[in-house]
Amino acid sequence: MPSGLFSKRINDAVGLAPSDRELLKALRVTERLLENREPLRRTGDAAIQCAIVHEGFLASYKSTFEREQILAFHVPGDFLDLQTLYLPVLDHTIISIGSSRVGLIPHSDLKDLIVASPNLAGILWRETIIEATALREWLCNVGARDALASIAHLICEMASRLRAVGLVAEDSFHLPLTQQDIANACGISTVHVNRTLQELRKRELIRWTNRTMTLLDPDELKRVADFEPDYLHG
Amino acid sequence: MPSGLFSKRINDAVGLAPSDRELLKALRVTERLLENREPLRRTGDAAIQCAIVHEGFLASYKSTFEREQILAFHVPGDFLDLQTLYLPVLDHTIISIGSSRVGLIPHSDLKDLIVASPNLAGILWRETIIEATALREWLCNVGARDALASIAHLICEMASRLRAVGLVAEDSFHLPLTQQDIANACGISTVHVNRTLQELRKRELIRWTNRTMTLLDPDELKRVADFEPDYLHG
DNA sequence: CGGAACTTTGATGCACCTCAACCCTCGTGG
DNA sequence: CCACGAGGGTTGAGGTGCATCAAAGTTCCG
Repeated sequence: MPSGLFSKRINDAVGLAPSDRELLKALRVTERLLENREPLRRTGDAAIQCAIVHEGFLASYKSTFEREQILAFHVPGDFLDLQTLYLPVLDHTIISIGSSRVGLIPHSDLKDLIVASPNLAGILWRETIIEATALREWLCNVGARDALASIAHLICEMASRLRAVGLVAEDSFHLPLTQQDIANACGISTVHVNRTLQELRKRELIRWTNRTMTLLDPDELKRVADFEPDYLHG
Repeated sequence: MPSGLFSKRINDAVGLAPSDRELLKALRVTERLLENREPLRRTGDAAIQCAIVHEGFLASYKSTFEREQILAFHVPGDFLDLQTLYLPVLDHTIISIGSSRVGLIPHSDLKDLIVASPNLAGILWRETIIEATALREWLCNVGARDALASIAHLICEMASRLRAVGLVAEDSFHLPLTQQDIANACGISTVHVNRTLQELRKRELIRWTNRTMTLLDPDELKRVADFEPDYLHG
């Protein structure tokens, strides 16, 4: 139950045997509430547990010489920190964007799970692979697209991923990011993010008020973004 | 034997049980020679095998609207395409940089291996996780560093990875990339790559002639690059 | 020896950055 | 119910890192 969204997403994507579903349900999950900008993990931490996002948004980032680069946004149903099963020391920081609720699962339980069900092990492995796939697409975003396409792409990605867990209604969804977050994600300045968002609004592609994002013209937005959702895998 | 460099690298990093070493040695590996710029995989291919780099360099890239983004360079000892065990359809293209030699291993054999040795399964899983770690660092490179730091960082990374497989002697190593490759990796233009390399040479940080890269002042190069090699894990 | 691929150079322009100010919103406390 | 402070959004002016275009030089290889 506590990992419900994760189970649902996996079941939709690749199916889930009843026995595996039971194993997932039986996991001992500790709830944790996070406030806005509260860190869940910090660079250098040695993690002993993984997390599932139950509600809200989180972001991973690395700090370089003088800029912070956001590597990924995490939404409900996402499994976090799976990499720490094999590389316990974190290479990035994870904070909450707005308040959020996560479920914590001890590494030891997950390792038992992996032994008990090779099939589930494969599913978790697959999750880490999909994460890498998203990183590759993000890399294109930052390296090969201009600001307009990059921000449009980010919006398309969030819409797709949130839709997969039922958090999009009528092309509208809650998106609590600040313009600073978008800047750190896309590798541009906040000022330029602001002006680019104005351009997206002027073209009547999006509306974004009260932290609610509405796609006014999804097809044209995808065209501007050069968005090919295959990489999300479900 | 055919997967020797891979075994060596893994053994150096996390150790390898004799039985697992035997399992690796027993894999049926088909050799394949690739010419300069010859593709090993193309976007959209459904892979039925994975590859180990025996000799030479390869690059993965994605094509976007009007630019190509290089996602990773692959060096001897690297395991390629592990992701296709779970996501057979490739989201990127892999080509040879200069001529190279790879060993091909059928998915079926690897899946048997995963069942036979959970320990080896973990090692392969760990490989895919390290790949993701490198992608995160690359993302910082493209998003948060300027051209000088970005190229310097790429050079440091290649030096570290090649050193791990014994291909660096006296801070010199073979690096068959073109300036266009560096441009596509770092998300900048070839002209600017050229001028930035001149700057690195003028500062007496590197020499790069006949495709041989020499680090003249490794410490200062790392400083310029903001290079922290932890993410390479071995 | 010829041509293709790659490197280098110069000139010009733009996308985006930085700095700085002002605005709005919203939560808090008196 | 208002004061106020902080965080976030918006705007303008000026600057720069890098792109683009074009052409010449160089290296490599058949």
